[in-house]
Amino acid sequence: MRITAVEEYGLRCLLNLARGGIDKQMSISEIAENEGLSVPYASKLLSILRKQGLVTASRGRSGGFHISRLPEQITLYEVLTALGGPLIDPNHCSKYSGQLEQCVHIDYCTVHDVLGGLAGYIQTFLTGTTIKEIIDGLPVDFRKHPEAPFEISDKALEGELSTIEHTEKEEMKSKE
Amino acid sequence: MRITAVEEYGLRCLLNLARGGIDKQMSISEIAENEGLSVPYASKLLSILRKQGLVTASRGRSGGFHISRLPEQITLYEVLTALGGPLIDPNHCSKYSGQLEQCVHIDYCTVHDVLGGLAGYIQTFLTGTTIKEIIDGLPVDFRKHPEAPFEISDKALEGELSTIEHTEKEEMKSKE
DNA sequence: ACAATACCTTACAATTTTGTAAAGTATATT
DNA sequence: AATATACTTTACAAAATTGTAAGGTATTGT
Repeated sequence: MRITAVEEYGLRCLLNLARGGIDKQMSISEIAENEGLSVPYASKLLSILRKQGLVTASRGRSGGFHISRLPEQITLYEVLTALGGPLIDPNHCSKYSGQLEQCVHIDYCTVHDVLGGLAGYIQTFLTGTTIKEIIDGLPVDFRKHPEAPFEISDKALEGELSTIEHTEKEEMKSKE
Repeated sequence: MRITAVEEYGLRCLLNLARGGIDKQMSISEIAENEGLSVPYASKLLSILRKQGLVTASRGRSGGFHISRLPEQITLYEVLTALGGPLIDPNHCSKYSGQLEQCVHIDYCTVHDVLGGLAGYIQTFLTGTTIKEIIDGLPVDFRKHPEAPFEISDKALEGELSTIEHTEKEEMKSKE
C-alpha cells in the first residue's frame, strides 16, 4: 500500500501550477524542468490531470496549462484519485477472486469490511487537506487529524522496516 | 494508492490460520483451497509471512503452518508492512527523483511532508486494529477511529469514481 | 499564408509486480 | 530404511505499471 509514481509526480506537477495561483500559466517544458521530469512524461501526467478536469490547457503559440480551480478548492483526495483511481478498486471483489470465478468470501467478508473502513478513514484525511495547505507547507492542519502523530522525516524513515527483499528476518540461522 | 494483491491475499491466508487460534495447524493446500488460490501462490505468500515471523512452519508428513502469536497480539500494520513493505518507501526521495540524480525538492518538500503526515495517520489506524478484531468482524472498533465515516460496501463502491480509462470526463465534447 | 510554438494521441519499450512450474529438503509413518 | 507428505527454493512466464518516442493538431505572431 503505497503512493504510486503517477500520483507522486502528478501531484507535484499540479502543485507547480497551483503555486502561481489560478491565472498562472506554464508550459509542459517549464513544469518538466521544475520537477526534473522528461517533457514527454510531464506531458502524460498533465494530460491525465486535464482529462480529470483539474487543469486546463490551451494550445498554440502562447498556450500552456493553468489550474482549473483555486488551490483552496481542490482537495488532495481529488488529486490522488484523479491520478491513481479510487482507494479501493470498484471491482475489488471480482479482481481479487483468486483462481475462482467468484471470490470465496462473496457473502461475508471481514477483510473487505476492514479495508473499506480503512479507505473511509484515509478519505477523511485526504478530503480534509487542500492543495493550498500543501503549498503553504507544514504543519498541515493536524488539528483536523489529531491522530497523525508526527511528521515523518526522510531520516526517520531510514530506520524503518525496509522492503521484503532487504529484510529477511530469517536468512542466516546457523545451519547445523 | 491501493492495497496490493500480495497484501490482500497474504492477509487472507493469515486470517485462515488466525481463526483457528494459535494451535491450529493447516497445510498450504488447505489454505489455498479455502481462499481459492493456487497451491504455489499460497505457498509463496505463506513463505513471506514466515520469513517476517508472523507464521511458523513445520515440515514433513504431519507438517503445516500455524500463527506465531495470538491474533489479538498481531496488528494489521504488522501484516500489511510484512507483505508489502512500509507505507512510504525508505528510499522515497531517491526513488522519485525523476530524471535527475537527486530530487529537486531535496531541501524543502511540502509533498513529502504531507505524505509523511498521511502515512503516520494511516499507521495509527493500522496499529490500532488487531487480527482478532478483523476475525470477530465489523463493526471494527470505530470508537478508536471516529473519523472512519461508514463501512464501504461493494454496492456503494459501484457508484464511485472508476479508474481513469473508464472515466474520461472529457471524451465526447461536441466538436464544432 | 506560413512558420514557430505548444499541446495531443498512439504506440511501444522498460521495469516491476503477479502468479506458475519444477525440482529440492525435511519429517513422520510404516 | 523406504516412502509419502508437506514445506522450500529458484527460475521463469504473464500482466500491469512506468516512462519514452514520434508524428499529429491547433493557435498565434509575423
